[in-house]
Amino acid sequence: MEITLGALRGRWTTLVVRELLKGDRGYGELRELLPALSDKVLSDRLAQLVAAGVAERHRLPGRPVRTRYALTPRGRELGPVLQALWDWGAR
Amino acid sequence: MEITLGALRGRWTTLVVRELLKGDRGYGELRELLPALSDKVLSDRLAQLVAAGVAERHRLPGRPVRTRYALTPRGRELGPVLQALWDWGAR
DNA sequence: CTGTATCCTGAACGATACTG
DNA sequence: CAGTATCGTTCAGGATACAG
Repeated sequence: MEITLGALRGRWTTLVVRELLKGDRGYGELRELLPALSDKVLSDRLAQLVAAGVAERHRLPGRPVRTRYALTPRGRELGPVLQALWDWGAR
Repeated sequence: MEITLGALRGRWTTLVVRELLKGDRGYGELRELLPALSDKVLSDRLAQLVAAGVAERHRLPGRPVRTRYALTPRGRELGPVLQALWDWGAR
């Protein structure tokens, strides 16, 4: 339980995961989808999710540099967890 | 989702809820069951849970003063949520 | 384009002492 | 017994500037 809360810790984290549950995203896409997050917080969150084994970072070849973020299988298993959080809050 | 995370926000909060899921408790009982929490943090968490509609405080008559904390029906519905958090972390 | 580095501020935490 | 008051410290968050 503490492990899960550690992985989801911090403001905005669940929103980032929610976006990635819909499909993989580039850094700029996430920035547009989540305008409330400063660059620092966004990259902090992405690094945290990668470190937790929830997401993966893929750098595409060529210039300018492009990056894609995608959930790992483990990360996709957070779907039901976020759903449980959503359900309790919605009632 | 943010609502749920708001109700569970803060270190130790889920541990307090977990204790109350097992049954109602007095303040001193909680203090013994959760020795890592200072008085301040424990009473902060209890007040937070009461404010969120998750727990109720009942003062028993007589001296010395005794208090019981119990989950509300809404609070008991957090059981599956905490279970989902537990399950993900355990795998 | 995709970040990192810095700095600042407010909130959370933790320990201790004290009260009805 | 059941808290509240106070205080110092630590930490997360936000803004901005800058770099590969």
